[in-house]
Amino acid sequence: MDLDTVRTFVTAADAGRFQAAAAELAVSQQAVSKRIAALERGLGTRLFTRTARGARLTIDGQAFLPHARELLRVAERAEASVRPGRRPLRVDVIASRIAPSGLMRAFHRAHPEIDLDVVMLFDVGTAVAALRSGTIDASFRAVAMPGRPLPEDIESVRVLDEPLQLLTGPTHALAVARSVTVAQLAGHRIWMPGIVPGTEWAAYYDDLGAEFGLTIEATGPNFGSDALLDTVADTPALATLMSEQTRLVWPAGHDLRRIPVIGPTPVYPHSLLWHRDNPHPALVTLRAHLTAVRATAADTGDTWTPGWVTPR
Amino acid sequence: MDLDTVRTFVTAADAGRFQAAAAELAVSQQAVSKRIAALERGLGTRLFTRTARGARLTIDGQAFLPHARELLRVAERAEASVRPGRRPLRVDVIASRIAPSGLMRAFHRAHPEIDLDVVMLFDVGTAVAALRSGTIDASFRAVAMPGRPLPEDIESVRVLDEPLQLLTGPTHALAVARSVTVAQLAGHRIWMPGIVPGTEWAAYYDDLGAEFGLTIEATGPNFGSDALLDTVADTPALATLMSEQTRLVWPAGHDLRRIPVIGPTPVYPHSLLWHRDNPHPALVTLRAHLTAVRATAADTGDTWTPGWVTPR
DNA sequence: CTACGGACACAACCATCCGTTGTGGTCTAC
DNA sequence: GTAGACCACAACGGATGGTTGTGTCCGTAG
Repeated sequence: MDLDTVRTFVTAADAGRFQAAAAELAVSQQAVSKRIAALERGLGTRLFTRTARGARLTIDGQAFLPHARELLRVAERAEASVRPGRRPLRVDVIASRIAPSGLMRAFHRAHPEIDLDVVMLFDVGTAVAALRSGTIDASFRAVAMPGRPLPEDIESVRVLDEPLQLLTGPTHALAVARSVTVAQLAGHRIWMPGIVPGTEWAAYYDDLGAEFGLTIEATGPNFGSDALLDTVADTPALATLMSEQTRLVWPAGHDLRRIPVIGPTPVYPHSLLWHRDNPHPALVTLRAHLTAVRATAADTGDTWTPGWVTPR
Repeated sequence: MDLDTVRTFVTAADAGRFQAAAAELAVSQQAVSKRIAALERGLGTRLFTRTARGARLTIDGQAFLPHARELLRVAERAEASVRPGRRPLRVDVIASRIAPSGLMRAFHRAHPEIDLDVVMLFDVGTAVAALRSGTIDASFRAVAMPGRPLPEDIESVRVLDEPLQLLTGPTHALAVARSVTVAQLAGHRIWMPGIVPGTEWAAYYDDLGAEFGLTIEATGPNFGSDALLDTVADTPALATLMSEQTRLVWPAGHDLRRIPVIGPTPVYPHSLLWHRDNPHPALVTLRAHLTAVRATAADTGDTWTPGWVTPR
């Protein structure tokens, strides 16, 4: 199926006559006839009844028409998503299963009229470069990497502190605890697959491990959260850290435990980054939305972040 | 933009390598390379960064990918809408701005998992023929035309009585009434454009006019509800009948009046029609839904329908 | 009844597009 | 350094799609 053909179908359906559709599309009447015939051949159905006064939709044609319109709308949005100038607001999130992704979903619910695109970049350095080149409009990141301050033309505001919880299988030594302190985690293996070395995310866990003497393994390939949960559930000596807001597809029968970490609670500090001169109108709306959400969030008290993190 | 090209893009993005995508699509690696290059040329953006270990998405490519997937989903639904066997439930409604259309919207809200297509056929005769041929699965119609009983293989159930109101401009003689009786309408011109002679809809208004001595003009072309409202608002001697449930785009400054009609209230009797042997699984759900809605609707009391209408 | 005009389909021709095979360049791993 | 993996470029052939010219059907005017 070709989109030009679909467009021809919609035009012909609206005009009611192939000739008029041909004029509108600036092609010959015979071309319209051939396109419609090809579409009908491809679908295996007759879409128009041809009469001497024009062409009327068959019942199949009527059923197909709204889908055809939708197809053209989606195609238009797809093209717009990469069109320079007036394209949708493009936001970088660190991963799909942690808080910024949820913030963007909430923003979309609050402002469904704003077109959004979400991408996932490698690290804060890549994000800053993309912000400066105008390839993205905003980025949720922990700023900044140790020893690497943000450039002057990049602005940022802390938008969310995401508390981490311990996730264990039922046979883990800490599985029965109502809560654990960070100090209690020392000596226990904590497995964080999917954390790519060299990113600010890895720097966070490096700092967390160093400060409290934890054994955090960021190695190994990431086979997805299913594989992670399977392994954690089956391995008594293994646990992982996870946002308390993460909504997982909870596997049945694994009996996993989520245990709050206290004294202090490690929180992952998400900031919104944007370029000082970015003119995208929706960026203002996004910043206002996040500020409003931030104001309503209660302070969680005794928390920990790395020393290189910009204070709130 | 061509859907095969989009499909190639999605396959290549998922595979991460053009060769693997080519194998999956059963074409040569060079064909994939050319298709992607053509897509990039058409969009004016680079979608992949080519490396010796494969091809990774650029930021533009990441932004485009979900739109591309959506495009393929919509295309699949579009094809399914005319595929014989296992196609969406196809329902005929009499017009988009009266009650059955609202019933279908409510059904869609209650069962979003059921794929629906809505068409509008000429009259109950056409609908019955389409039901018997399997082209549609259900039809909202007033059954039956006078003297023309439904065939034995078509079943029906009364699902909704739609009360009619009088719609007038501010200078109409009845504009200030809180309600009017049908008898009071005698002698006033009532204009119903868009009612096609020969349909069961026209038969309803013929009967209504004959029984109460009304002057109902079903003539003239239908230029849409905007034109109807404009004319009614500006013409003191003209009124029209309209469902009380109709949600109009209410023109500003026209000061139109909706006046209930009583003693008795004319109601338009909508029934659901379907073929006795139709095996579509969603048809059962639709009938159950309508029966449930029907049970919760209060009886409106003193109403009128033509004598040829199947009793409730 | 006939002639005309409007509207769509079919046929032939031609340009362009698309896919294939063959080849080259580049990066990585050993 | 060399082999392997991967993608791009070039050349060729078939298919696709557009145009012009023509045919057929139908409704209408005279």
